Amino acid sequence: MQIELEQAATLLKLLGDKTRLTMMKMLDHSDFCVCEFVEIFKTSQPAISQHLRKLKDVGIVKETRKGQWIFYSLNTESDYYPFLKEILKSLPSQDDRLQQLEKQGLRITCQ
Amino acid sequence: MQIELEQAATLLKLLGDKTRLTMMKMLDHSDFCVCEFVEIFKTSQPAISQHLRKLKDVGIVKETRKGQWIFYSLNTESDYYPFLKEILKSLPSQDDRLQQLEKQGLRITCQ
DNA sequence: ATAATATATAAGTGTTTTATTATATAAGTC
DNA sequence: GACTTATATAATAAAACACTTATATATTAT
Repeated sequence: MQIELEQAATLLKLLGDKTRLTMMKMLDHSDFCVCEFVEIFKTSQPAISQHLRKLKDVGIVKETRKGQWIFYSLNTESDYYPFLKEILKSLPSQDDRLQQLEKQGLRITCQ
Repeated sequence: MQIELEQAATLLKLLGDKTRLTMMKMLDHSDFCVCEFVEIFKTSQPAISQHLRKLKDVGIVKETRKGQWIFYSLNTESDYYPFLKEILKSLPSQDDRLQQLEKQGLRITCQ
């Protein structure tokens, strides 16, 4: 599946940030809420929110409110999804970050 | 083949620019010299030089002087190459740009 | 209703990026 | 050697970016 070059550049620029790229790789594994990312990246909540908004603005993630939490997930409906998936495939698993979160008892699991 | 996430972010940021991404896709097809890119992108020579330098600095392109011209080509030896190739595969051919250059008689072909 | 928690938005700031102009270097031509 | 062409580098200015702090909104609990 092909993608317009200009759009591809926009997407790649978005992914060209360590925090956002890590987020995307993690979201490829499971959904996360904002506060989990805040823990993982040891940065401020607004910074995380702003990264997520950029990802949402181009449509590669979507959000779902579950009670007080808002969970983010990959938007598999996006035109970018196949391209994105291909890129994520080449990246190392970030499971260690998830495990660290679980070990600290900070993993939010609600349905 | 896997790549460190931080390095991947660095590469993706580099590719996240329309000019550089187009250059890379074109270089995947054949070598080009600086003055050809200047024609193609309708921008200044220093701007093109600076983009090429960034690509060279991370090692994904290499240069070869041929007389007065310096030709750039993909560095297939780069650790990034397989990852890069995967990305380029998803991008539309830029042959129209090359054909336009040839039609104007501005294609440089020397060996 | 009030307080606490989770998230988003707004405003401001320092940093990074990308272009431009000016200049330097290197090769080719007369 | 002087002139032209191709390319690189330096300095700088404008725009974009990614934080921060402060504040607003939404949900849940008391």
